[in-house]
Amino acid sequence: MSNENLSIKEKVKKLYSNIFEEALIDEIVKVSHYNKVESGDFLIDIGDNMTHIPLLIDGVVKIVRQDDEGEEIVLYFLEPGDTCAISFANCINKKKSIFRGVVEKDLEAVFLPVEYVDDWLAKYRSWRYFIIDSYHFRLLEMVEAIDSLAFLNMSERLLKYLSGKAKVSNNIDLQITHQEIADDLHTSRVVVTRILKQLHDDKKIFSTRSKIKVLEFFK
DNA sequence: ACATTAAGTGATT
DNA sequence: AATCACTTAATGT
Repeated sequence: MSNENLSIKEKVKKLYSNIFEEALIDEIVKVSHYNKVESGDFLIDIGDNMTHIPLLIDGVVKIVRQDDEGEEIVLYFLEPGDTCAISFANCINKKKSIFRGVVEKDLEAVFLPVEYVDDWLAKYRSWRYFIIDSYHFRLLEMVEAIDSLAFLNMSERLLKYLSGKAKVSNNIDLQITHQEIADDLHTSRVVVTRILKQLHDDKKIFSTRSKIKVLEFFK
């Protein structure tokens, strides 16, 4: 048990020691529980109450917005070192989640009970900065998401989406179907197929059945 | 060999 | 860019 504790602490330290002071890391490790979540599982669903805040150690979480008819659109991805800053507001005000977090790549994280979040804002300067910083970063991501929808054509959106995926997974070889892409971008499979073919011909990607190699990154 | 799933395509709106 | 209807290709059993 103590052995496991140590390794978790090491893991947390590795990603967060340049942000948090030793005492805070100690406290995080003490009060959080470490967990793995398998790819495909929901970390949080729309309407769920937030009980814990995840601090990502490994893996990727896809943040999705959904309308009443179950239509979805992907907003952004969370990577190791990230947290879902939006979830802080949910915690402090005991609100329900307005997003869904789907585990995209097997997740390793420490889950911090929400009751500490508030206390630490006053207690630790580094925690305060971390929260504000996360918020700022997520805000920028949201603006980017809006920009994509408003100003980019589907071809650019697709390439941006594929680039982003390749980046968060540290792998330019993606295993994904046209249908899955269509769902994430909220368009139809036929459209994805046609644009993908263009991108393939333009040598920006190389695609075969259920696989895409990203050859050119967006911007 | 057959069934299933993924991808490609023309026509229409 | 979306939808329909259909074809073709890849893959699993």
